[in-house]
Amino acid sequence: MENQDLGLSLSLSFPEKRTANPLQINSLDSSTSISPSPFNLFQKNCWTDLFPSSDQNLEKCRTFLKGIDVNRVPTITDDEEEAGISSPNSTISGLSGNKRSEREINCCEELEIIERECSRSITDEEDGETSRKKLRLTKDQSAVLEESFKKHNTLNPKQKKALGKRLGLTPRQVEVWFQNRRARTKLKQTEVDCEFLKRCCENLTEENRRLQKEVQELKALKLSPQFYMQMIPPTTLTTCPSCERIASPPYSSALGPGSVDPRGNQMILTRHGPMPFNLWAASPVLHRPISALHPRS
DNA sequence: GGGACGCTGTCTGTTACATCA
DNA sequence: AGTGATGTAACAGACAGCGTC
Repeated sequence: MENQDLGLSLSLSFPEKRTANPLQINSLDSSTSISPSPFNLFQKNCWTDLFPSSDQNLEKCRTFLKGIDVNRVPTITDDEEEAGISSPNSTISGLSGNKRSEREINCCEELEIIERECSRSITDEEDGETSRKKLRLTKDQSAVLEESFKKHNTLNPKQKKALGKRLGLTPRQVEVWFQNRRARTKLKQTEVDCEFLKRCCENLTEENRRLQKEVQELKALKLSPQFYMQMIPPTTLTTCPSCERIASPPYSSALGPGSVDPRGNQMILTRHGPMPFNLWAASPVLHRPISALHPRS
């Protein structure tokens, strides 16, 4: 399987050298090699940067070369790519738009036709079937792309070209990879955001359910005559901030400890500075169990 | 100054293919 | 071996920003 892909990749790029050992290609003269070419990597330091271990190089070379150049147009140079193909819309709008000069359109059309013809003829030659082969980036290529994506999630044309050259890809392929990578990143982030919002929603629903229940309990208590009997008018209630005991209204202090209010309820006295206490104020009691609202017994 | 136009790069949705379970 | 699911390279169209006229 891998060998098949290897052969295919090489044959697509360099049909005339299909049977050649790919590892012999480093002997190719750079001046005659097609640029950008993965084989140029053998002549550049970046190749050793990518695959420093010589023992692993053999296999890595195979896997590296396996995935590259599937869609490459052998006759197109860097400059031509820069001029006409590296930008997605430079090709697309050039072909579909009606405002570019005829010369440019013809140029782009020619390039595209050449590309398709090459791809077609090679593919046909390869398997006699239809369908262009889809490029699969190698792990090493992906790693390098990921690395540069971490640094910059967009690239300028020069960076695309340089990275493409380094990896044996066209600037257009680098560009497409970055586009897709940005899309994947955004999708992931959207999923994370969705999950977060979902949890927020669940929490709020639960909180709402709890509050509704509390409201029901409060309503039930409000209707209870016994509760009314124990109630002290809120305006007369005070509580001690330190011990949180409910204090008596001013007049009750005069009655002394253990006094009974006019309704016959036991009064709790405090000498600390009283603070207003509103039983119906929502915030202090919201997160307490309903039993906390009951007067001490 | 500002509107029309063209170019370029990016985003977004889709398609087609490769791979895996 | 066939098949559906999944991942992803590549494509197509829309749009925004910018420069020029």
